[in-house]
Amino acid sequence: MRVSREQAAENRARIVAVAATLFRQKGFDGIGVADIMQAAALTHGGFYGHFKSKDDLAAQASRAALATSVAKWEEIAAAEGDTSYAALVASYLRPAHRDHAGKGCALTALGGDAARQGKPLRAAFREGLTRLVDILAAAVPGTKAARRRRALAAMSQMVGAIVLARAVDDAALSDEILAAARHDLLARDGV
Amino acid sequence: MRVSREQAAENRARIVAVAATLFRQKGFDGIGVADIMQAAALTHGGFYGHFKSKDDLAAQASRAALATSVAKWEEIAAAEGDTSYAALVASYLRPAHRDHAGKGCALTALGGDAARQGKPLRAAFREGLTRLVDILAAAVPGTKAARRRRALAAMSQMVGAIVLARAVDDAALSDEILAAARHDLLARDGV
DNA sequence: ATTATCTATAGATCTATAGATAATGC
DNA sequence: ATTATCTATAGATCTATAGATAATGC
Repeated sequence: MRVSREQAAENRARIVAVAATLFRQKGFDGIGVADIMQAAALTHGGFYGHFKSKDDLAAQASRAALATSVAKWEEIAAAEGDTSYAALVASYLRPAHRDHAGKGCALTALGGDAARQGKPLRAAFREGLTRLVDILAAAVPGTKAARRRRALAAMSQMVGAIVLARAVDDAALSDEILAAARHDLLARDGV
Repeated sequence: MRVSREQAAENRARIVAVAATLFRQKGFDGIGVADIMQAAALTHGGFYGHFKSKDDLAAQASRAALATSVAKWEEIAAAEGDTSYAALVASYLRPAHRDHAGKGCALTALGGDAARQGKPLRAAFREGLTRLVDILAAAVPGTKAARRRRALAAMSQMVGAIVLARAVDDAALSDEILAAARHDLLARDGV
């Protein structure tokens, strides 16, 4: 049964949103097109009317997930003013972020997978990272070059902490990793 | 054709070594049992005489990869003495490490994937991380608690930097991430 | 006799496509 | 008439197993 042009656009957006969550939960190779379409309440065959391939969807879903993170960071930065840096760090290194990969930052959930993917997907990661780093750079003190460097280093630290906190099979160690990274990031001179 | 008990043990070790490289390059879901066995110059069917399942091999290959990293760090720490911390950071954040995931640290190459795997594999990650952090903690100054915290934070930063440097499709940005993390880790007070 | 490896295949799953269907929008 | 979606399936790939083969080691 055919649907309206408007409904079709809505269906397409739903596929991207559902895929963005499922890819972050299970990895690009951990979920198939049929399961994504089922989660979006559509049939498998309809997929190829919306996307050129699974890789195409993976790139678009990554872009969508990262855009959500950027929007969230912009909101935090706008609301917090002088304490933006501390607020961003605390928000990122929260145990709830570690425990809900499907709704969290794609840099941590799919960063390792992205290294093995094609150029369009990695371009989406580059753009998302660049925008997040720009927000972080605006929230730390120092010269322009120092802020940029500090933002890249802090972003690396946050991503690594969540990756490791998710990888280990020990709740106490996992919490300790997050606490250590939080302490380290917030105890620095001049922030 | 049957081989000697000694040769069989050698074959088994070769499967683990080959798998440790291929998993780090392609992810746990990115390479199959048949391809691993072919790379080890054995037939597909022989696999199940050595391992209970693909997951079983994945856990053992992860353990083997991390043990190699621990041995390398012990070597660096023993050779460098007072400058161990700087030597470990410089070694880890080298562009060559980013460019050769198959022979590099499993925490970065498979950390994201590990979060989606079973308990035995994540136990291997916990043990590998714990041993690397112990080596790093011995190389930084401060009280016991401060050293432990600093080691966990530094490890997170190094892992995140390599993950991000591999995920982006821009060589200049990738180099910049590594340089920023190196600078940040080496410019800290008291190290 | 035991057993490490090999050949062959079952059964499941995955991406992608072909052709049918039915409602929209000119 | 166009087109968004559905049904059905081709063709490839994946994990795991069954049974045969042939060399080791008691």
